Amino acid sequence: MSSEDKQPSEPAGDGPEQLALIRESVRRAKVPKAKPRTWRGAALAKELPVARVVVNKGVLHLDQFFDYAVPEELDADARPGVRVRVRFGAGAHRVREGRREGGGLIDGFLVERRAESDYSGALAALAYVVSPEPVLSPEILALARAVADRYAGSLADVLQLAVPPRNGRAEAKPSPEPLPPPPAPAAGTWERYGRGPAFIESLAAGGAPRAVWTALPGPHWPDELARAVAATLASGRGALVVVPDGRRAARVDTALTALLGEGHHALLTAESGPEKRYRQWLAVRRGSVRAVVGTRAAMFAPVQDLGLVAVWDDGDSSHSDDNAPFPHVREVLELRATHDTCAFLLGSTSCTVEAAQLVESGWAAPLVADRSQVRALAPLVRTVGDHDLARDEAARAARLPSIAWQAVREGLAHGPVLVQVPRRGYAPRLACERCRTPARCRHCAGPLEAPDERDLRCGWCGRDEAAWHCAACGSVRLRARIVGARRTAEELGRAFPAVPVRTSGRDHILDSVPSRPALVVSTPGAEPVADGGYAAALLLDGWAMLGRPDLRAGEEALRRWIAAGALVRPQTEGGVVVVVAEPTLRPVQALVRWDPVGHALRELAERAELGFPPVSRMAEVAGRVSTVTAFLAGAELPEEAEVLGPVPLPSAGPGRARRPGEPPVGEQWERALVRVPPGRGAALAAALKSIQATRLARGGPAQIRLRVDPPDIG
DNA sequence: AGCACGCCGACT
DNA sequence: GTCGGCGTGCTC
Repeated sequence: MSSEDKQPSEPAGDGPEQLALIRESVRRAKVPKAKPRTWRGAALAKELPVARVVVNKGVLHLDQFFDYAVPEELDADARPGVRVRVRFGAGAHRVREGRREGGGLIDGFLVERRAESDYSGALAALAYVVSPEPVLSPEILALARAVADRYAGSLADVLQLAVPPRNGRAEAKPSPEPLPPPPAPAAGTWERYGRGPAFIESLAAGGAPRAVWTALPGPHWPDELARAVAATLASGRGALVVVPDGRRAARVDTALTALLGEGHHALLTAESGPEKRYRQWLAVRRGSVRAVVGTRAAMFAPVQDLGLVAVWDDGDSSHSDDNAPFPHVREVLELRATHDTCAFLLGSTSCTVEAAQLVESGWAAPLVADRSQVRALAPLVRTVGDHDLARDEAARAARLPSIAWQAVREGLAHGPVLVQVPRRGYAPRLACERCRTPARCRHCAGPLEAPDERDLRCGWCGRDEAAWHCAACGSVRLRARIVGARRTAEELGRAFPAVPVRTSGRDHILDSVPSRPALVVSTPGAEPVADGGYAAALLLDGWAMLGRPDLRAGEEALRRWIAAGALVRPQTEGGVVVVVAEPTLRPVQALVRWDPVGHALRELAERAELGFPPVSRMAEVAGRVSTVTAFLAGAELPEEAEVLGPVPLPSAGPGRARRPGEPPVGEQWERALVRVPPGRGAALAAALKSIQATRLARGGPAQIRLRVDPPDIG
């Protein structure tokens, strides 16, 4: 070190240009605390002069910490958890005659102060501490590490999801004083569930119970979640609830405010905007607020002394993050519950296969009501095939079978009637109307799709099909396409001219409707809540929901039907649901019996037999045609790993918009699935991550998209 | 990704 | 002899 001490602290080769560049970048970062510099000649912190930093470089295969020297003037601010900027890149610290510093300034988090480094070379200095606010807690760092490993992603990628971007104004404001813990709440409507009161008592007593809760239909779930939160707060611990969207976050927020008043909880949703959101997040991080209700990104909320994590409706696709490495709320909260030994509550009116597995494996206990409660509170469900259309002319015009027509008419005498119509983009596999043979492209055998009412196009090669006829029976008719919510509303309006018709869908979501008679046409997930419950619900085009080329089609259809049915009055008050779908199908029968758990258990058994997720773990490897095979050839996969495919991936083409997760326009991609038996998921993730890292180091940009637990595996 | 280092052919 | 091609590999 002594020879290096003689070096000048600034390299001789620095011209005015270089200095201007440095000033520029400092000004842009708005924190002109310390000039970026090398550490040579500068005094170092006397205690723990080494800072361990996780560098936040976007496409970085380097998933490791880097040590930097802490200059004396940064000693006080350079605490674990703060944001820092460091020089990073080849030659960042090298100062040779006539050559200037290399490496640019990049963001990072300081994770640890140490007495010495185990790196053999000379350390570069921290350029500056962006802000003394310690944003990355040890718990969140450990969680991010676990999530990165679980999903074959890098720590930096996960941290980007976990720690929101800085906002100086929000940081400058002090957070309010924390309120003392509230008293333990009464069990309330948890009394309706066998082990409900015991669960709440356990939370209040500081316990860490884990449960999969199958919620009864009706409007009580936000209050029930609020009581679980309140009980956890009463024990002196914090709580976190993650819901799929802002509407439902608002419901839980309202319930919590009604139960505890303001000040105990923060609402973390995208709707509040960056500054407010960061202010709320900081209040949580600083321990001023002990409970959080939020959407997906809140799964990483740095709640202090976490006592409970809860997820509502885990089957909703918005619980899957759409940024690498695509973590899922349920899985992240499972990791948190395990790492922080806190309580876990997964609630839904329906039941995913994953939730059933948590119970089957003994990791969580079921939290259910008796069948008699379920029967009393669920609506009466009737099924009707889609062939027997009504004789009545008006009913035929509205495409309604007679039973459905009757149910709507009778329902309208007592209150609002919900009509659920699949979204138009929700494309099932098209099939021959007569023999049900799937409609395939005559050139490449890809599945045909109907981008609009008129045209037919291949989902693989993009060719238009002008004159389709069934290869098996010669029929020229395809099974009816989905009619969108708007046209359904028009047709129903003509069939029931005296009744107001309202629609709720993607761009125009109604939150609630009054209790007077009305037809409410909605796409799945956008159903308004009806004051006092709907008198009836009509679930149209069930075949389309069930016919999607997806492993989860059945589970997903049932989830959406149950979600709509849960808004209908109990059958003891005359509530009726009519589902237009083949009555012999398993999800339809599960709806009739209102038995989502039984359905999930049967699906789980079947997946175990077929070696499908979540019983086995799968990863998707997608990329250009030759790359996928090369990638897999280079990977040292676990012994038991099985490679399925590769098969061509649907791609965007002329006239077909690129959907998220699809290859760039004009590129033909393929994908392989890699499957491992239970217990080998971590080994698979590690193998994929390692080969991805070496390829990135050599081949530049990632030509391979990796995804553990792909959401759609056909 | 940058960027430097390194080990091979035609130029002042 | 040396300027410079871009093929590997490292970045605290």
